[in-house]
Amino acid sequence: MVGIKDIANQAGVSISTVSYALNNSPKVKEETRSRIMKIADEMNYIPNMAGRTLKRQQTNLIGVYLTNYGGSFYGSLLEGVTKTLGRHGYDMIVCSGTKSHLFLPEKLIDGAIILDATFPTAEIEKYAERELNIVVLDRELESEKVCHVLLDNQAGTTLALDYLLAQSPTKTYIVTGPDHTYDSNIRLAIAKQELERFEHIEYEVLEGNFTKESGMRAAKKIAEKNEKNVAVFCLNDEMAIGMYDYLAKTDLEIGKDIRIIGFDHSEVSRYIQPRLATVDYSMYKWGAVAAEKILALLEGTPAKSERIYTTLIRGESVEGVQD
Amino acid sequence: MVGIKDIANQAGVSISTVSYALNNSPKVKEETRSRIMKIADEMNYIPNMAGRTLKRQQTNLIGVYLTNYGGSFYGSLLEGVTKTLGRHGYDMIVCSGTKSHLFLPEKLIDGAIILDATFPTAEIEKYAERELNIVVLDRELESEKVCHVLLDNQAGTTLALDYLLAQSPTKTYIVTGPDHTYDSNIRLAIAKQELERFEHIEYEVLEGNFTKESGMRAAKKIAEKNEKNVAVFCLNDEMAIGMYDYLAKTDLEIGKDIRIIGFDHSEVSRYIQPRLATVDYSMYKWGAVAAEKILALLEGTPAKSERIYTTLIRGESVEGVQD
DNA sequence: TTGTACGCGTTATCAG
DNA sequence: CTGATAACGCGTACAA
Repeated sequence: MVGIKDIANQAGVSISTVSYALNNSPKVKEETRSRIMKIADEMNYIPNMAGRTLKRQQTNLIGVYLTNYGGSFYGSLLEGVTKTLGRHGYDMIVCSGTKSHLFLPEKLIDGAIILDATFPTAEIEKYAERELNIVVLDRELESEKVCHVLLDNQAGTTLALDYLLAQSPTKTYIVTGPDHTYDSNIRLAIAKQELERFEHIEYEVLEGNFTKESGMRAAKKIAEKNEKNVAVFCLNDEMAIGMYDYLAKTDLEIGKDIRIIGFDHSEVSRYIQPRLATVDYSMYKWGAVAAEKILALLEGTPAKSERIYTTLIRGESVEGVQD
Repeated sequence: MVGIKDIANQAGVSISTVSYALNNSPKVKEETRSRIMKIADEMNYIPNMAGRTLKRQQTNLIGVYLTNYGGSFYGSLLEGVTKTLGRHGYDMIVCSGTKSHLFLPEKLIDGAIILDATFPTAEIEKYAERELNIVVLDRELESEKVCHVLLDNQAGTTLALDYLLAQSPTKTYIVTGPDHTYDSNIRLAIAKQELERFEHIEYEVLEGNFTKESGMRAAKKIAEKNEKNVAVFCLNDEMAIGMYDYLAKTDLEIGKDIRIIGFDHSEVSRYIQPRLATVDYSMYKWGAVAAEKILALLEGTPAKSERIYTTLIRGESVEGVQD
């Protein structure tokens, strides 16, 4: 490892002069600077992160925590984060592994963006108490110290449900996510509230866990009842796709016997036949806004929590195939 | 920040005793240890990464570098990496941002797994010279110091092409990826070699860049020629799907007028109609093997390069819809 | 068994 | 303009 000390030796100056030169301090003659720079370059010098961090007490790194229900990874969300952070001199790392939760209190990262239901809320609150910078995307916390960037589940759920009910189904099902996830719980709560507004609507809640398999299981249950003109609100697309998989083996027709709507506007929802109705929102924007918030926190600006709006995507899975 | 020093004060011992206690050294009485542990816990002590790293000269962090052609992010590859690393006390971070390339020489990470065509080969070679641990997944290097875990493009390409040619197309097209990517170049080279083995086969290479848009452009070019029974080998699924998008607006029938095969067995390829023929391989395994190699390098074991095998996925996009 | 003291690589203060 | 020197937080050889 070639360090600042080696350069100093080579150049015949002291280490502090080298440091000044490297950090473009005006306290060093232009001539010595360029000479030192040249030597540093020749020696392939690259500053050591640990040393620098120890002194500066910040890393310019932001950590992102994700869970990965079933495989669709949040590509454009991450793009939104990186691009935004990049404009402000920060880099992004996606953290994963047993000890990764410690990166924040260990000061490996200057802030965290959390979209990971397996990250315990108690832990987040503990870190928030320590004045660590956190933006959460998947839960609501009491603490004023963490910033929230949440999906507008309220609008999305209402839109989806109203669209579904407009087809006058004889019965409506809701397939939920894991019961500890915020998005699932909030969507379920709003959907129930909406459904109970009309007394004459019969509905049933089926437990799922946001995976394709749980969607298949739900479809099986529904199919076995042998009802006609049923409506299903899957609280994410993944489960809706699982339903498709199961129903392909039956003679129930999607969009007619059974109407399905999802949530997320996943890639597959656009190509599956019949086209899946769903709820859309911009992953990119979600990431970008989260990044803006973390940057605000880092500057000490109090960051206002924000919502990412959602829109309805109509589809043949609800209205049937029109020719 | 509460540090080892604060604990020493609180417990009325010296910092080294605290350090010993924390690191389970046998050099400290069990009684003092537990007392110190308790105090550390009460004070919410968490060791500072920079300090520790500076001393230990390793972070137990492995960095993964990815590019993201078009949005499909490598979820299960990352899962393969994390799971494998986790069993050996390492954590994974996915690195992204302008300065992230420096993490390796800066010693923020103990090793790097690279699947990112935008990461310059020259840079990788420079780092390899410095004895930094690197596993590459997307190129072939001279250096004996870096380990390769590559797809078996040879088998995949041959399989795909033979399947396509078995339909006796009148003309065959190959749609390439960006010309600086290894996977594209090697697939193209092998395909060409295979095609030229039979003199009577007419074929043409169309330039693409692994994105959906480039697939659409290629489809347009092909459609305009108005040929019948054409075969197209898209060097990845993404472009094949772009072709579907374009062809949906024409009256050409996929699997009959135009036969298409892709590469990657993406999620969408399984759901699109008609089902896309493609080449499969295990992303999870790819990640897991890459992780094993990096671990081997870290232990000083010379890691043998390895290939990830590929298999053919037949589909209606080549054979047509059978009822 | 515990304490002292040094070093890891940087940055930054303070004299010269 | 430059050099010595003290942090930063932790680990550990050596001394007590």
